Amino acid sequence: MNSKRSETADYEVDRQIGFFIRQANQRHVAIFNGLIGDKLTTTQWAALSKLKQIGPTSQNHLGRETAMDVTTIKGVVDRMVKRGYINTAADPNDGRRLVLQLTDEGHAVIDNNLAAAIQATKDTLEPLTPGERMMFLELLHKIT
Amino acid sequence: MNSKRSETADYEVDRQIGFFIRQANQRHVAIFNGLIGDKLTTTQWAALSKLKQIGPTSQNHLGRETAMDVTTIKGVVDRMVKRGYINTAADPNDGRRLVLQLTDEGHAVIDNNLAAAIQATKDTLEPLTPGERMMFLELLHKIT
DNA sequence: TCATTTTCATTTGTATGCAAATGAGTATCG
DNA sequence: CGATACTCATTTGCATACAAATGAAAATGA
Repeated sequence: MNSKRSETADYEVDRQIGFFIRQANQRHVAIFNGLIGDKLTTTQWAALSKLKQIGPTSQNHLGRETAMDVTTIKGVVDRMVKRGYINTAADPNDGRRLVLQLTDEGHAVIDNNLAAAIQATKDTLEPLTPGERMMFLELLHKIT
Repeated sequence: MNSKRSETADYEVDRQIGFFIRQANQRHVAIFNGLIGDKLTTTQWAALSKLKQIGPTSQNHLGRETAMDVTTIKGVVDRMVKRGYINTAADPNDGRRLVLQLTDEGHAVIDNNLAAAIQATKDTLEPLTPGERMMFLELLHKIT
């Protein structure tokens, strides 16, 4: 008996946790995109709403707060700056830092899309009962 | 009272389901990358192991089986062909189809990395008790 | 103080991930 | 049979996502 072969036979990639997580993310993103109104992506929404929550901050710090790599947050911020939602300025106290701040337009786009974002969360969890939702959130948080 | 403002104040993007799913996926991918031995990504692994499971098939079909867009699966397959893990041939019965098949090297790379892939699943679920793992899988499957 | 380390932002390169459009081949059905 | 619809693979464009390297600025500690 070749144990390697028997393991291979048992293994099904589409029953692994990674596969499910990837699919769940795909579904959530699709729901979000279908509800959001200003062609905002989930990461752009995360960056904007987090920036609103914590106030003016540096680019890398905003990235850490939103679980984005320095390269990723830079791309997101660049696009939000280009669209006029975020303003950048040099930090007078630290020559390295780029201070990010929401523009009035940035605040407005958050207000305009908050309901859709909340609905996206609801719709994503719709297949679960209220009790299951609590449990799911808790378990998901544990493996993060 | 401005209800829009109060909603905004309550909303925290890093407590939303989408944020957790994205982070969970990041963590799993990092674990997988740390264990896998041949610079294979999670999607490349999914494509290879699924191709082994279902046998020779078309590119789009493999994409559907692995939850990948036609563009995404094309990129993955192209890279696996380039590395010699997948072989392509025209389907004599259907002029549109490209029949994909694992090469000997492709079979070998699966055998060499199966243990790592299994370990990646285990490590990802490590923070949960056995009971929680069952529950988590079930809930994750429901929202997929 | 001055060398070491750390942090910040940027750039390059590679790899998903999806929308939209295209062209070629196949299936369906009136 | 022939028009229509569908499927397959491809291409383009845009948006994450991360590794690795770089240069500038700040913090640290001997």
